[in-house]
Amino acid sequence: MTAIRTRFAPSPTGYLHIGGVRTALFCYLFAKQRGGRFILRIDDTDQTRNVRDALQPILDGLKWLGIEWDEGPVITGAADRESFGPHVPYYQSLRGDKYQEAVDKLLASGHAYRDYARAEEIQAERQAAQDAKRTFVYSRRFMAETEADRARFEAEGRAGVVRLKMPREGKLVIHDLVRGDVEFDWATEQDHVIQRADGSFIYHLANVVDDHDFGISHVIRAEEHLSNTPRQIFIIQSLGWELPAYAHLPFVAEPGSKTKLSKRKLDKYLKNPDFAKLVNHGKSIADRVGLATTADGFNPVIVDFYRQVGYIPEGIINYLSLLGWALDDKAEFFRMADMVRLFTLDKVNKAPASFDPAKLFAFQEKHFIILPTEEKYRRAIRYLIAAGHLQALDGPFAGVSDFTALPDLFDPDTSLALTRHEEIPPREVKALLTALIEAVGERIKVSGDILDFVEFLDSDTDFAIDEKAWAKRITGAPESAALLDEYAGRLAACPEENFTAPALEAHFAAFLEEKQIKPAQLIHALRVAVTGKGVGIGMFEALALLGKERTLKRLAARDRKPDESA
RNA sequence: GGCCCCAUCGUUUAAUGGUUAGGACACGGCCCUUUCAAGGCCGCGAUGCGGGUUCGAUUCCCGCUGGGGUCACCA
Repeated sequence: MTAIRTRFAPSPTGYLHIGGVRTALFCYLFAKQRGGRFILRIDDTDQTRNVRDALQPILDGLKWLGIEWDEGPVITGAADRESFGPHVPYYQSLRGDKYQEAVDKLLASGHAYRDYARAEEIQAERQAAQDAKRTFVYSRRFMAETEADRARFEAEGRAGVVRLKMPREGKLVIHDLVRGDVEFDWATEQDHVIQRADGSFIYHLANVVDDHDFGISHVIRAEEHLSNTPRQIFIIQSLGWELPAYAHLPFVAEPGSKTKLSKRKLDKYLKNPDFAKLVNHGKSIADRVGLATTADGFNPVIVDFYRQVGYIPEGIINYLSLLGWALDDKAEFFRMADMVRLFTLDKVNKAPASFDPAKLFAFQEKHFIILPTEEKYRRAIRYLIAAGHLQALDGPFAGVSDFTALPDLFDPDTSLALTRHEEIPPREVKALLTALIEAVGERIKVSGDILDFVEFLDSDTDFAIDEKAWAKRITGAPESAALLDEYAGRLAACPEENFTAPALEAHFAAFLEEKQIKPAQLIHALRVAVTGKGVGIGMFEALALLGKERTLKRLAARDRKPDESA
């Protein structure tokens, strides 16, 4: 039994696609479960791109999601294509000699030939076949079988490429671990180019050579590669190598469709209400932290989107694991360790699975809600600093406020200061934020949602007011406002140590009893007066969080509020 | 168009030659409740069509329809 080795082979496109992550995840899970290795290889045969800028987001994204590779690029070494592992280098652009060796062998054994057809000549044949509704098969009219042929074609000013000399009869059966046996006629396969006129190599050749050199045991990739597999198998067999096992996964499709999910169709997806909701929620957070949302990366098809808005890897990974795979009729909540233990290829589905933004969000929520308070705290800091409510006083991010320069996970011991409430000393900030996060509880579903509750971090004489709520609950409700004044007096007489949620609730109930009124007659006004908002955390949690002094200040500051009625 | 793949609630999925076809998300309702969340309960809702095989088919076979992938000197 050979060692299990799987690989994910992204090309440096500048972003990590959510569908790519699903594929990488399945490769990773399969390898890890069987004590194998997961390899990352960079398909950068197209050298026109800036590798560092185009690759870094992909490496960072995978690492962030916890899909770590055992061999492959050094994460900090993308600029100079540095990699680690027994088969370095793991960049295709650095492996040209291996590919040349393979092409030479193929040529020598007659499995490939030099071809001097011009592009338009091939195109004409292709068109003719299409018109006749036949499979296009190249006539090999410009195939150079001898040195004399070569010389003659070259004298005509033709440039030569190397093509595969594919079989023209017989069948090929691919034993796919997901789809079972898939049969192809060799006669319908073309003589694909494997080396260009300029000497560079085509993907299929490089791919096959690398898989062989790296000892890949299982090629697990998306279904769109199934049609390409015969030509790859032809190369492998011609070279006398052993075939890997194949598993073609269903691809990730558009919301509500079976078409492959694409980064470029954002406008179309925005017509899907769930998708739009996800984007708008993200945008509202991005706007408050000063993050540009016009950039290419701000798109739920791209992993960076989630990281910026404050999703956590656990939720994304869990959701993605269910796209094309299910354990049974019940279990759905998995962490990475569970998946490694439970994943099997035979439970992978064959049909494409469409991306469901609402369900992704539901999984994010499930995983986020159970994070310990301190973990939420560490994640909230970045958003609060970038939105201008907080600043770091020490550590590497002291004074930094640019969102993109801040880490998503802060050192919990960083000393912080409120920027809109100078009276609260830095030593009390962590306690306040921790209490806030606890009071807020399940109302924050992504880290960036903390920005919905910053009213508790504002100055007590100058905090944000929702004017509509104010008009409805205070200006437009004079009876409530009068009760509020009276209740403010009671609170002033209430001892400091009674500013806990349960004690305040009892205190409030006693007041209601005395006045013979219902909670609604006072509590809404109280909420708006103290928090500036009509909705929010539990009323008594809010008062306890502010404490007596701040609560009274806020109640007293009521006079400054706009009194125009709606 | 050739070749290949696919087909269960809106979405994601489970299941078996015999089940009231199960779960999750979404949606609707109710409960809880000071608002907003969260939570609990209930509901809505699917085997694409036509033929076979079979006592019986969602399941097996064939055809149809529909959807998708792929046919580059992209990866």
